[in-house]
Amino acid sequence: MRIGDLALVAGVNAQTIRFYERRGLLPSAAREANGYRQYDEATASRLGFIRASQAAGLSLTDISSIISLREAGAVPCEHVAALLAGKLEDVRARQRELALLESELQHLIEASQNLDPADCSAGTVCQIIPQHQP
Amino acid sequence: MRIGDLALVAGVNAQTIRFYERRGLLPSAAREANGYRQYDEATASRLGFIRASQAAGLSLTDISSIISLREAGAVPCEHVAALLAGKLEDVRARQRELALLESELQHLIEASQNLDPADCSAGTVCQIIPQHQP
DNA sequence: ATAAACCTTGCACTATGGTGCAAGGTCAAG
DNA sequence: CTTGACCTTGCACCATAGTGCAAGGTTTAT
Repeated sequence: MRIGDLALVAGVNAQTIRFYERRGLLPSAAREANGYRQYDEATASRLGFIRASQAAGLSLTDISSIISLREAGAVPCEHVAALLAGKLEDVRARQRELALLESELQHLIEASQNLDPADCSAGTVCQIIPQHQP
Repeated sequence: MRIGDLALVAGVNAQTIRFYERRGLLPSAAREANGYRQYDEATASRLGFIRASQAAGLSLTDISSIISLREAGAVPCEHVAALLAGKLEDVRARQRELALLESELQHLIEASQNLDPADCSAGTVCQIIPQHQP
């Protein structure tokens, strides 16, 4: 299996595969006599792992740390569980931020409907967005 | 008022002020005889506007578009209202994504507690993160 | 024989919002 | 007259996850 075939079956760009190799997410590929990379099913499976991990919110750095543990002979379960727990906290923190922002945007939009554009012509840029401590 | 003073009162880095000038968020500053930038209250106020807009989720590009309308002599109210409405949609879309991700993470974490690390030693990297179509 | 389709490498670039640094100019105090 | 604190410009760099391109080598098909 050459890089183009793997890209096709995994649904990624061939460049992305080389990029993952450079990042250490994929092992250095075996080479044909002409220097072309050669892949087997295991690499396709690992690409699937990478995509699944990304879908779970893990960064390439996170994924790389899991793979490194694995390649060092360790069982990464605890590490993965800790990463996932951390992500869950991140997600919840982000949800709280977005809830605040949503409320702020709602208020701004609501207030903007009661503003007279004529009042906007002062020295400021736009009266819809209030400057709290200018 | 020189750039360092403005940076102090606005609570930003002096480099950031130059960056905003390059980006067109601040007008080209007047210069003293020695070439130093000189600022007045209006610039401090505009920096306040930029910060308030960022807090409302607007990007520098969005903010730049508002300021450009203003400097072209237009009243940007409608444009701002449209930007805010768009951001509100973005925020809600992101909230839906995060809700899905939160649920996914909860399931993964829960499931991971019932897994035996010994089973993890197969050919895959980690059994906690399932590959749906490998 | 030659063109199309693949592969190789390395480097640059995308968006976002800045930050840091180097080399040099200016200004006030000691 | 030198030190320190400012200021100027331009360029490079941070994270993130790739994408694009150029210049060259190989293979496959016509």
